[in-house]
Amino acid sequence: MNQRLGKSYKLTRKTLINNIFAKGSKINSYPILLRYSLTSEHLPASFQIAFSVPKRNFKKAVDRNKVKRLLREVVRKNKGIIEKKSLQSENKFTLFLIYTGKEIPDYDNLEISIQRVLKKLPSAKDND
RNA sequence: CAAGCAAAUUGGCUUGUCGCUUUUGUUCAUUUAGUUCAAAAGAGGAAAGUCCGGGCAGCACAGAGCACCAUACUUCCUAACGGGAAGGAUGCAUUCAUUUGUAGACAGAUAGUGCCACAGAAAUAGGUAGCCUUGAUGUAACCAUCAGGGUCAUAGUGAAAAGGCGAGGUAAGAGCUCACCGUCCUAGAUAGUGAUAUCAGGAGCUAGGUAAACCUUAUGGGCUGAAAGAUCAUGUAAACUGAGGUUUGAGGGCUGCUCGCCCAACUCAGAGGGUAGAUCGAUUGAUUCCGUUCGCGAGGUCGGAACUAGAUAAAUGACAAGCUUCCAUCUUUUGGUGGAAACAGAACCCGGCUUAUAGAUUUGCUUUUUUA
Repeated sequence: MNQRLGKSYKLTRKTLINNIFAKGSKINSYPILLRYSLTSEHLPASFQIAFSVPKRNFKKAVDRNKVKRLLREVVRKNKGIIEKKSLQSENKFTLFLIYTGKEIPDYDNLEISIQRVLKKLPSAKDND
C-alpha cells in the first residue's frame, strides 16, 4: 500500500489555513487537537495537512522538530483513514494537527492517540 | 599509577523495511505545472545568544554644527573589528634571580564639579589638647590667670593625616639643611619601529581614593536590514517618470535638534499598481584541502586539486536488530540483567566574541599513595 506523504500533501496556502480557523470544526482528544475543514477548491493531493507544536510546551527547537517528525510519521502510516472518509465526495479535507502534550511522546502511544482522533472525522459530503 | 585543574582535538557505527528535500537522467501526460523509476548529495562545533565587524541591498548619497553612541599602553595581522599575535609597564603569587606564572576597558584625579559611612581635634583644611615663646597682672620664687605669636615633632582614629628613615639644626619644630631610598620634570645621552628601559641633569617635593560618578582629551560612527530588494503575470489609481509650471509655504523627506537643501497645486505625454502566488536574491566564496616559501607569531605570497545542505507553515526521519562507550546491580572472575547515548537543529553569506557540552584522546602543571 502507498504510504507516501510528499510535498503535495503539505498545507501551505494561507487562505486555506485561515479558513480552517475561521469556519472549521475541531476534535479535541488529549494530547491531540485536530482542526479541519472541507474545501471544494482543487488540491494536488487527496487531502492537505499541517502540523504544529507550540513553542510554549517545547522550548527547544530540537524537541519541536522531533515531535513534528513523529506526528508526520504516524499520519503517513495512517493516511488511508482520511482518504476513505472523502472517497464519496468532490470536497477534500484540509487538516491542522496540533500537539498539546507537554512531554515528548513515544511512537506507539502517539499512533493510538492519532488513530482515535482520525476515526472521529465525519465522512465528507458534497455541498448542495 | 590515581585524582584535580588548564589547553587542544574529536563530537558513535552497521544492516534491513517504510519515508522526506534537492539535483541529474528517465517514463507518462503535456503550453506549463505535474508524474514513474533509478542514481548522487543532504545540519553544527557551537547551526545557539544576536554581542561586535564586514560583504550585499535599499533609502533623494549637496553639506555644516551640536547632541548621541562606541573605543582608549605599543607595534603588527586583517576586507574590517570592540577580534587576534608579539611586546611594554603595573598588581598578585613564586624564585637565589625581573626566575617563572598569572590578571585586567592599563588615556586623564596637577581642568573643574560631586561622593567617601563609622571613628577622629581636624578629611583638603583648620589649629583642639600638647610643646615652645612674647606681653600684662598676681607672687620672694617656682608658678598661675588673661591676651597674642610660632609649630606639627606628640595624639586610642582611619582606606587615607603635608614622601620614608637617619643625622644635623632649632626657643620648640619643620626638606630648614644633608646622605640613602622614593616622587615629579627634561625637544638631554644611549638602546629600541614604538610603548618603554638604563644613565645623566634638574626640582625640596602641591598632597588619599573614586572616571563601570559627571566630565576632559583623542579617534571613529548616516539610517534600515533578506519580511532588504528585483522580475513575472487578469489591468488601470490619489503612487512613478519626463516636459511645462503656481503658491512663499500647510504638508513631506535619510535617524534627535538647529541651519541648509530638495519634493510638493495643476496641465500634457509616457509607463503600469495592490492582494494571493511563482521565480531570482540563495549558495563559487575575504571558500576548503595539500604543498611551497617569507615571518618569532597572528598571518601573507605562489602553485595544484575540490565543489561540500539549500529548505521556505520550513527536508535531513520512524521502526526493528546488532556493535561500541558509560552508569547501576548481581557474580570469585569470564560474564549476565537493566538503563543511558552530552550540548543541541541551518533560514542571505562570511570573520570573530560569548555561553552550553556526556564520553574519548593528547599535552602541561599540582597533589597523594605504592614500588625501586
